[in-house]
Amino acid sequence: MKTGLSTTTLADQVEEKIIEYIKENHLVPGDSLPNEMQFSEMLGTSRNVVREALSRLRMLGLIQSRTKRGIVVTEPPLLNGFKKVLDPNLLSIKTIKEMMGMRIALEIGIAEFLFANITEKKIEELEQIVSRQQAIGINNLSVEDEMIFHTKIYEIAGNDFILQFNRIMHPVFEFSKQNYESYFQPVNEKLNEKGDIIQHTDLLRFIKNSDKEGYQKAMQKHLKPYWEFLYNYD
Amino acid sequence: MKTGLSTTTLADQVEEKIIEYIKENHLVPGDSLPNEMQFSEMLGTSRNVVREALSRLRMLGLIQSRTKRGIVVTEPPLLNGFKKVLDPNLLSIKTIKEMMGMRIALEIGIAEFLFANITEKKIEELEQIVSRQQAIGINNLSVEDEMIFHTKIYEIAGNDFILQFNRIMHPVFEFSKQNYESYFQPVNEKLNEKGDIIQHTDLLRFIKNSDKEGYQKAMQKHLKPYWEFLYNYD
DNA sequence: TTGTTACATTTGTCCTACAAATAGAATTAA
DNA sequence: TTAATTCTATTTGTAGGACAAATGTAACAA
Repeated sequence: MKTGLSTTTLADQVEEKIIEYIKENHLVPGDSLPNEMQFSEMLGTSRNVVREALSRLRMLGLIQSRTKRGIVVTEPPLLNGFKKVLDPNLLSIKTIKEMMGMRIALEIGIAEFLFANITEKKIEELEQIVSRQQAIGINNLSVEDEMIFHTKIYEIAGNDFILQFNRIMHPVFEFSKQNYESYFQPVNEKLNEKGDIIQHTDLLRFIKNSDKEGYQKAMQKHLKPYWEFLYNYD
Repeated sequence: MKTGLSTTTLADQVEEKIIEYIKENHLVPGDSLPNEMQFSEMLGTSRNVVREALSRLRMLGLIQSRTKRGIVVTEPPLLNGFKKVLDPNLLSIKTIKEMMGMRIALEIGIAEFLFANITEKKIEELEQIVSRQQAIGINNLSVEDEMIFHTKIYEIAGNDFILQFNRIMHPVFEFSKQNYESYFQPVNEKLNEKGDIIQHTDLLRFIKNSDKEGYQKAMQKHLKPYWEFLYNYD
């Protein structure tokens, strides 16, 4: 099969075929695949092409290869590819806004799980985080401090996937705050003047009072700058 | 550089190096990269290895290659990799539960945007969808019908990323409902007995009444079976 | 039975060669 | 001079062969 160049390359097709092979044969993590030469013969392409396709699947975590043992299917870490691709420099404004929307939706929606899982012990841990941050003062809060609180919330909610997802998205928000500082600055100041700023200590109060709706409203306000950016920038 | 086998292969390293190259040189979509031979010489590896690495990035959508023109950076579709990896057969129960949690959080959190963007026209469109489904009867609702309503909600919320994300996750829920039918069946029956089932028509009522909190509570109930599975299965 | 050695298989890497596409230069036509 | 055409050099896509390194397996020894 010595075809020329085209929009879809042989590697693309072989990648697709291998994924099909896994699905059709109902292979699950631990099962082994044909080796490179066998695929090469099965699909009528060079070993090179097969290797390119396998290399992609290996990167995604769908398979692992080991000498002599061959290729085995593995349970993939779902966000491998997402992480590699999420370079703020490469994202359009539209995409950045959508990520902020995702963040807002998740922070509010996760409250369902937060309030279902909350315990005295967790409240204490949150209190420690908050009091440390109160001591620092709101204006001196580093991006890490901001992150620590919210990460703790996700942790309590008990969903590793969402936690991981947020970790990956986080650099985008950091980048945005810096890159669009001239926008965020006045927005924050205006909110400050109106005394409309919700801090972590406020959020914690709602948690202690078991007031889920209150918490969700407060979180909405806490993330107001993002919301403003999303709807009003440009 | 003719080294032996190792946990991290040359292709892994070269992939990393190329990503570094893009970041360090602040390349943005449209900018072009060195060609395969140049990378090969820069990094001291064979063209084969470079091609494997490039093939991965091409799959993610980070770059595009064209004869003679070489390689250019592109804005990647963020969920390319995620989509390829999300085969329900390969997922552990833990992961499936986490996806359900993600779904619940998003459906509730997205209400913020739904109620911010809702218009008369959109309400009408929702009404058409719902009345068609009422005619069919709740017990004859296909999975597509279920999907159509929720997709419309996401569409109104106006976040393409979340919309796409849900499209990708959807097969997991389909798979689960079938695969764990023996669990979902009695749960649904119990909810039915208690008359505690929330249908799309109920959700729409809250939208018409501009009752966001009511909608969120109702959505929580609407997704109750997933919630039950998440917390009580196994 | 257990430990060691040798062998065969499979992945990882390198190299060379050529086909196909095409950007850009050279050439020709208007 | 400008526009259309042809040529050429470059670059990606694909093939196939070679060898190194790792390692499961079988043969062998204690």
